[in-house]
Amino acid sequence: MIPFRLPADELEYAVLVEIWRRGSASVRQLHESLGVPANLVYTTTAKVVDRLREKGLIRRQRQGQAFVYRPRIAAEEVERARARSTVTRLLGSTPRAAVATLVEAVESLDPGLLEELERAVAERRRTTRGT
Amino acid sequence: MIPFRLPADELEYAVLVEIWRRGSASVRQLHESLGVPANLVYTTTAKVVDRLREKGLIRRQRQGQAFVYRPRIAAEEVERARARSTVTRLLGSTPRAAVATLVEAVESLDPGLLEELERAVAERRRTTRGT
DNA sequence: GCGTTATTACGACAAGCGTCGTAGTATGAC
DNA sequence: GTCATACTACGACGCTTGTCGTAATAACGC
Repeated sequence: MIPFRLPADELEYAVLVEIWRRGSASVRQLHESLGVPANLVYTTTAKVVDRLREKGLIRRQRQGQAFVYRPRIAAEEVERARARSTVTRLLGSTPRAAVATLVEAVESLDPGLLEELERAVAERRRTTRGT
Repeated sequence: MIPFRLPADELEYAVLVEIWRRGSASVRQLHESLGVPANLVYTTTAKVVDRLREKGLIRRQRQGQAFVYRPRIAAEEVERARARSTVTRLLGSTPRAAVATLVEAVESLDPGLLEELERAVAERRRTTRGT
């Protein structure tokens, strides 16, 4: 029951993710996947897509009646930056203490991920051993 | 060079954190700690503090010439919610793949935290063993 | 009391995003 | 060609947050 930001729905980001996922997509498709479930009207989805284009995050190509959109930047690049900035904000000034909270959050999302997390950490530590 | 949200500076949150850290603080103090370094004018800090009060996240008490502000909710509670929503957003639809990115982000913030992270995961896994 | 100074109250503006609505344009059916 | 239908363009509004500025108010020295 925290009255926090939770920037609404981050619909814009969700749309970008969906485009990455599909490789390419029309507004119609994106609307069916994201807009409809969220009870949005078609033009809302279209507007969001258009803003992504204005920002240069996706490009488009006419295909028959409509446009087909494709990513302009790799998911990995954005995800990495996003994760970094998020984690930085999250761990902020008391990183050591906050790590536990982070892990808890992962667990609460899906307990099975703990195993995955363990693996990833081990992997990372191994790789960087000599640093 | 990602053109993303990064909601500006999240000054509002930073102020709340600072109040938690100090236990209590006047606008002046908060301004010295946060506003001045960020080149903000005094009233900017004051405004942010006031908004936190409107939201019921902090309360205040007159003390001599000025007000002293104190938290109204525990840091832990907010941090947990924050971490959860952040992790959910971050791991989103492809959690398994994204865990690695998450770990990388932690490492890039401070390599030493990997150890901490490992410890926290192990701890958590032990605790939840039977679930 | 009076004036100077610190502090607060609050209105204002910009920008980003979610959200629609309306108008224009291109397509396909006949 | 004419219509109905799909799609796009884009203006508009509400909210939130960062950011100031100005006006009001409280406090303190004398």
